[in-house]
Amino acid sequence: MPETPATIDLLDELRWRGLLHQCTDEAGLAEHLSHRAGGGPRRVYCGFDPTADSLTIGNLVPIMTLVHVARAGHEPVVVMGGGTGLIGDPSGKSAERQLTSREGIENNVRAQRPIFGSVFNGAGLAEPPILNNLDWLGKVSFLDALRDVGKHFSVNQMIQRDSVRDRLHGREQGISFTEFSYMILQALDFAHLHLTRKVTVQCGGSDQWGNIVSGIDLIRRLMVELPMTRQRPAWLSTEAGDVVIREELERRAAAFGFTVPLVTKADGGKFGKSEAGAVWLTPERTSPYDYYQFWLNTADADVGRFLKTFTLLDRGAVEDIMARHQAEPNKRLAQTALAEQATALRHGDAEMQSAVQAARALFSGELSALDADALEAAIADAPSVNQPRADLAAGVPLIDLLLATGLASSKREAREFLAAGAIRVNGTPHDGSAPITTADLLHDRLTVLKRGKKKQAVVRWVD
RNA sequence: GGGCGAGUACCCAAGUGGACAACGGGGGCAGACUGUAAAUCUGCUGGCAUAGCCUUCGGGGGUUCGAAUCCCUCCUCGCCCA
Repeated sequence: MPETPATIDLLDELRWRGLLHQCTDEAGLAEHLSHRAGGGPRRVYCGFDPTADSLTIGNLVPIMTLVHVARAGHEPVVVMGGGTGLIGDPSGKSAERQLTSREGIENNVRAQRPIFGSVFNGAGLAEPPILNNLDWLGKVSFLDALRDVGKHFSVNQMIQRDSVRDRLHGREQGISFTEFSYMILQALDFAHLHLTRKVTVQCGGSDQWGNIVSGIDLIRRLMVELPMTRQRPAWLSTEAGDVVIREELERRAAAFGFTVPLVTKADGGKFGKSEAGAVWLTPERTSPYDYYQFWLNTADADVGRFLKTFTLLDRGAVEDIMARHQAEPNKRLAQTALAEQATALRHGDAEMQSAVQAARALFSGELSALDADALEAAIADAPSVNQPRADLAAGVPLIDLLLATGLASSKREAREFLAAGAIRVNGTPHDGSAPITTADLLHDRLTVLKRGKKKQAVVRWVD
């Protein structure tokens, strides 16, 4: 029986997928999200920092969480930090950072924006609402912020937050008032969304705990404490009346938060790094082919967890894949499933298929056996460069091609690879002593270079 | 505003006038073994026309035969005082 929104328990689902780290008032949140109570859909938001013009697979964790929110019949809301990004979140940072320019933040917001919709589409869902907190934070004056918001924050509490405390203790660090104030802005975000859009739940990375709690505190102070002390109508000032009012206010001020864990690797290495650096969610920075390869290279010790976290396969499917994988780990069925699912989710089925084809052809080593069309299809996704065909007459040094394809970043490095026996031409080891000539062409127009086991590139000889 | 200290390659970090393209660690890449895994061992890790040359130690300027090292100035960060 396919799971319908009404049958998915969001918290259970997130917990099983390794997407739940901590939450505030677990029982209350479970009740709040329960469809049985007739509560209807709840709005859950997560913010994203525009610190770069793309997001990485680390950011995919909260995005997946929002996907599950939608699948469980609730309403995800994406908030881009066009305002908060101007200030800089100290959470998880060990030192003060340089401010990013306004234009830079604006550019990054613009560049990140399409990512959310495409992951949701990949999951078969509609694009969620995407807001920019500059739209409301940008309108708050400094005086208003200090009077109406700042008054609800205790510096004594603020300096207890991990993000601030760590910076106050370190002798070589310190924190500016700018970054110190960050949590106020994020709290204001939550309060604003709560009041104007009925957003009642915030999620974020585990380093966001303090910011999330600040938001919940602020909502409570604005919606319960403030009315109780200042706006209570005199005519209702009986003890019984107070209780009724307080209960009603608290019901309206219900706000929850939870965090998603930091994804780790069993070997202790940083998750989300490949030989080219971070793995990004935009094809300009990380091609679908590289994206597929990243997941395919997942270690056995991690692949089960990643299947749960980064694909939408259900429990039965994951258990089945893992059982078969453990029976024959050398077939790497789990890695293949993970790579296909994750790539299709982010880049679509077509891109995933070509990444699969490319990998199959490029790693089999039997390139010359393929006919021209099959080869073209296979390498469509691999990085390629064009080279003038005329050069072949005189022969082209292999070193130059390694440089041109980016397989080596310098001639020195290219020589190093050649000396180590790391380079293959059309699947055959090559020491670089002889230049590349027309004899090294596949189907009279292509040469496939391979560096080490994993890195490949195609040279197209053009007139 | 005043005083003190720091800024070295992807990260941490040594180096305080020549022996420095710069110790060490981490990370990364490659080789061997494997399964495009993990672990382990080995090599490499600024560039080039490679027994040589060029560019690098926050930016700029200066002293010197010679500077990452000394001086001036600017920028950034930290600590302390006001």
